[in-house]
Amino acid sequence: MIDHSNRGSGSVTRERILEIAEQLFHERGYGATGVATVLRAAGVRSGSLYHFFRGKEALLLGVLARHLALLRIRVFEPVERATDDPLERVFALLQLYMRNLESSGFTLGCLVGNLALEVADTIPTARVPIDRYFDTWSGEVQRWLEAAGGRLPADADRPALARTVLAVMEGGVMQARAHRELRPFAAAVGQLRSYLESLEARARRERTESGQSPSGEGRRPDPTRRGINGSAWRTW
Amino acid sequence: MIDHSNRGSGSVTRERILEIAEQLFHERGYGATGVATVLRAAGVRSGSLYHFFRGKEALLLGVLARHLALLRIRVFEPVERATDDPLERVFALLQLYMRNLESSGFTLGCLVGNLALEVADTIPTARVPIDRYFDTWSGEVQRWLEAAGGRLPADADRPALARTVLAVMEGGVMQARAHRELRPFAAAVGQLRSYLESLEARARRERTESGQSPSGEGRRPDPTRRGINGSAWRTW
Amino acid sequence: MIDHSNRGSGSVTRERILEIAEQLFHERGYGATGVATVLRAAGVRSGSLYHFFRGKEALLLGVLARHLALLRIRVFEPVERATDDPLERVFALLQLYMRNLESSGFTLGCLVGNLALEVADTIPTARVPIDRYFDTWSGEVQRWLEAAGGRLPADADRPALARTVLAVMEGGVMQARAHRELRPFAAAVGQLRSYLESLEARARRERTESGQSPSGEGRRPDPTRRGINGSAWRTW
Amino acid sequence: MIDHSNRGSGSVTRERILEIAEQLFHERGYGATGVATVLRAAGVRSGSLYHFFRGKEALLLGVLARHLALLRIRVFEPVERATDDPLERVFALLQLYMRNLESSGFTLGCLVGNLALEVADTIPTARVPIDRYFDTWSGEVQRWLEAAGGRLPADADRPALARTVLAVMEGGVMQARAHRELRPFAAAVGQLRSYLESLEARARRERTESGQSPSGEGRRPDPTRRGINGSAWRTW
DNA sequence: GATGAATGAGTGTTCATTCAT
DNA sequence: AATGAATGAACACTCATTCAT
Repeated sequence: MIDHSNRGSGSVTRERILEIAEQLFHERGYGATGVATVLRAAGVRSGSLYHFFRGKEALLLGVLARHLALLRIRVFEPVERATDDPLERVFALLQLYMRNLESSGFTLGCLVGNLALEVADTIPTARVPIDRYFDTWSGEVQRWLEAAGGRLPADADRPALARTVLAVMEGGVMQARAHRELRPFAAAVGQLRSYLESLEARARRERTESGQSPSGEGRRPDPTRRGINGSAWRTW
Repeated sequence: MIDHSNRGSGSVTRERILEIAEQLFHERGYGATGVATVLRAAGVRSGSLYHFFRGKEALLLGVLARHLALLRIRVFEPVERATDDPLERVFALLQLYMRNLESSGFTLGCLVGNLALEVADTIPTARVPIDRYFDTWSGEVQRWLEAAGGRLPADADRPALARTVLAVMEGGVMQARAHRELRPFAAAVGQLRSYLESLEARARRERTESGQSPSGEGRRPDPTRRGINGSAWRTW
Repeated sequence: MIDHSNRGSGSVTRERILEIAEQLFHERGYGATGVATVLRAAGVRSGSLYHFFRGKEALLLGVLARHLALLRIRVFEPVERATDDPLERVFALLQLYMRNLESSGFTLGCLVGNLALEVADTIPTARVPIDRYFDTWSGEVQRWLEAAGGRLPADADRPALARTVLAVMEGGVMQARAHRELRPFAAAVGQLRSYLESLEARARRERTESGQSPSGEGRRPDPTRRGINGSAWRTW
Repeated sequence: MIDHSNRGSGSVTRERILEIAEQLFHERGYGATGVATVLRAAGVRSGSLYHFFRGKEALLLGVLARHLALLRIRVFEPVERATDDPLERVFALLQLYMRNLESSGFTLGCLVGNLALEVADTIPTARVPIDRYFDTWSGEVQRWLEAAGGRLPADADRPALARTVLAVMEGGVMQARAHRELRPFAAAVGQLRSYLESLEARARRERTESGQSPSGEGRRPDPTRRGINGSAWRTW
């Protein structure tokens, strides 16, 4: 049975507002996007917006929640469909950001990255979903790294490596947007590849020396860490 | 003889406005900082500000110019005084950003990074000094990497490596600010160290194999690239 | 049934703003009237004004539109009630302006005349309603002149005469306001009367010579010219 | 002996300021012309302007005084050189205004007319030179009409006629500027010509009836009225 | 659920003017 | 005579939000 009502958080209007607001916040930033602009773009009157959201901050939180909820569908699933090699997925992910930058004329980088710098201090409530977004993002990368198993050295710090991938992405996006030029981003990605290759080389050497066979599960992820959104698993 | 005049761009008032504006833009961002706030904090009346700056955008450009002019004095010289080892300087630099984050309660990251994301699209004139800031920053790091000479493999792409250091810094700062927590930043820095060490190890291996002696100038920087602000040297 | 809604352009607040703005623009001019002054006088907050009008220019256009819409009711209908003689109506009209000048201490001349000189060049969109106002004004006078029929010579250029009446009014108002003195205006009106009398005398002579009877429709208005606001009828 | 000093009202700087201010007030109006604009256009710093003029109002008075002083040289002398016929001079004068309108794209009408409507009420001190300007202007026309002598009827009110010429000019300029079109102005001028011709025709008839000879001094100007700028001669 | 008029503090900026040098 | 920094009130306008309907 389908719920045809517009009750609660499932309203069509609410969804349209969120969609438009996400787009505008991404393009122009939170502060630079007036509520009136969202209203106009969504074809909605102010009363409607304030029916669904207590205020602009609540709208931001709604946008962030939706953005997080769509992260897998929009970002990680396409990347995982692109390649099965866990390590190649890292670079497919970074390439996705590069393509989005280029196709948007270097305007659309990472919404959450922008917001992290813009509102982290002034809207404390926004820090929670931003945090969680970064955790989830690097958590997904971490899963890939763990899936690479013995291809990486046993002592390679996968959570830290995942955080590095995130940093390279955000730092690369920032430079690319400033220069309107993909190369500084690509340069950092190239170094990251070089680093991962050196890790793979070392893992191979170590495997050869100890006479091990290359197992896909050489270093099994700790099952207590699997909950993506819990705080316990955060290892950094 | 001291110049007692306040002529030209050296006016005391102008300087005070720039200093205050830099601080406020850093703390709150450009858009979120009202001209009135700058005025109040600087103890200046609006007419004075507009005497020195055509408008808020011109003030931003003034702040960026000053920020760039002070980059060496504020950032690179202290780091170079801290250690003579060119590769250690990279980590001293990153540690400086970490210390600044921590001592400011995770509010003060990188002014230019913030502005790159906030105004790069909407204030095109600002992109020029932002560009140049990133070029200069990574250019200084590149000089260190070149000074490391044979400690890094001959085929290591020093400009790309420098861009990576910048990306790690900006991406690390972003995560640290979002989490109010240094660890994700530190994790990325740790991986960078691991990468540089692996490069050093390979350089040692290659030297040993070919019977070379470890020369500090194994790979001399191309003299045609030395001008920091020229465009010819940009290699990415 | 009364319409209790405030929808559309008929809002009470909107009307009050227009009324007050018209008065202030008339007394002080457009540029010299601050939006804040209109706000204060109308007892309205700025947001309300900008809810109804895109900006000060749009307010001006609203005032002009209203002023044009009220032209017949305020000016021509009272004059037509004052006398049935079509030529006397011309002088009753001019006398209305003289009375208004005197009773306002020579401050209230012709709003549209003021605006024509003040904003015609700088606010191009305002020229349209100003144009139309002058067209309508002289068009109404022209209708009177045509109604005078054979009392004026057949070859008398009624549109040109109507434009002359408008010129005498505006030029007379200007001098009267400068001198705070009705006499220069009255002098010009006196000469206009002398001119019209000379035209009537000639018409009588021509009728006598040709043995015609004084018909009220000696020169019938061209029916294709009747639409006041069309452009086809403009003959100048 | 020539005074080479720049003292008093004869300063080169002062003159340049007046020239520029006159031009700007003419093009944009008094209120719409900022002091800063005058300063910039004149290449002068604010201190200099305030050295010569107590404030913006004093600058306006200076402009008006200069404008009045140049009236004969700029307007009446060229017209008088154009034709010797006193009545034709009236139309040459009006044509001068038409030409100026057209060649300036209908922006430059009559500076004093503009100011009469803009500042007559708000800057009382300006009314004096505006008054005098109108008096002088119509006084010069009146002299021509008097010079026409018996070509006009003895009982024709020459001062009133001169005031009418001024009214037709100002009213014509106003309509022409509003319409960006010379024709409404030309129409009024055409009617004025028709009126003067009817007066000339009557004068001829009356001369013929009384057997007089056409004397150039048929109605001598009252010598007590000759002082152009005195108030005694004003007859209206 | 939705409307749109209303609020009033806030925005960046320009204004004419002053005055020490 | 001239400079240019400084003043502060005023400018037109936008903001996020409220609320009776």
